[in-house]
Amino acid sequence: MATSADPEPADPGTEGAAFLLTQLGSHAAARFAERVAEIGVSLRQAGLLRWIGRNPGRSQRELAEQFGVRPSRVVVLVDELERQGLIRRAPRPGDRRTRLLELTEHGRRTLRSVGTALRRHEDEFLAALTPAERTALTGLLERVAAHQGIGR
Amino acid sequence: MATSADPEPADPGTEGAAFLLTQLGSHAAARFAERVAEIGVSLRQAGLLRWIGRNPGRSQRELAEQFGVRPSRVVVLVDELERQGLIRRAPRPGDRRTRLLELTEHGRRTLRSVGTALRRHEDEFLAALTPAERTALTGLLERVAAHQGIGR
DNA sequence: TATTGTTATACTCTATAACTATA
DNA sequence: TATAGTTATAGAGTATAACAATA
Repeated sequence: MATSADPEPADPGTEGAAFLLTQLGSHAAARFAERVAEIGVSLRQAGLLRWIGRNPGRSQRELAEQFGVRPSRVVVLVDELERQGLIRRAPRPGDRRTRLLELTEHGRRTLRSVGTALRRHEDEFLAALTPAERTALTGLLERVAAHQGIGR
Repeated sequence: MATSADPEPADPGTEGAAFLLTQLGSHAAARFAERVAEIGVSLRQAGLLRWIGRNPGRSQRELAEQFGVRPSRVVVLVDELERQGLIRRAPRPGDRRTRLLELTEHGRRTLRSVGTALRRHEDEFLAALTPAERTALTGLLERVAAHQGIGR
């Protein structure tokens, strides 16, 4: 997940699949960031929206753990999403310390647009591969991800 | 190429290969950054060393174009490499405006260490795949990269 | 007048720690 | 005393533009 600004330029190199992966991942992120920017959100915000959409009613603390950012950082990120009217902070009944996060109607609409953008991004980025090859690639990447503990 | 700081946390999601690619690329960069940090350089510096090693005697202007960064930014990056004794700025005979970049002996040794780190990174990151599968993955990624104009 | 490199300034992103309000 | 969230401060990293030296 990158910021709304552009990701870092890729490093030249051809040593192997792991390096290629880093380069391609960087480029894929950059392209997808361009797409969601048209919707009005950054890549990071797209990720946050998605998580909140799938996990409504979680606390900021939980979001911080999930994304590996500091709680004080979450405040800034959530502030921005709230300012844009994409999410809402609701009090948790019985514990007024915590703030539960949920999408607004605008947030849900935006999230649907992000999904559409992702599908178009996928089609454009993997245009060089046939459907069968895309499936093969996905399978290989999923195994690598699982082995690295990235699976969800 | 990512910065020496950690790459961004990946965004949760499973939509397809393009998204997986972004996530895995980010993780691969993070792991490789950890490895080169032990050598004393950032991910970005590793990329710069490699380019300078392969293209000795190029100007800062050329480096800026290659990496897509501003010339004023190159000054800072090259300053740091020079301060660490990894590269040298030499005057170009006949044009005292330009500064030609070349590795020092320390820079060449460091670059070799980076190569070793990259091979170990590759082995660790793709441990889930057989050699044949790694070859298949590399082939698919290379085709995607070529189609995206990332080939070099 | 154009080009290479540099410096100066400001802005963004982030980390750290102090703080508040609740529990 | 511990926890969730917030605020304040400072540090990187970066972009922009002005600048000096040379062509």
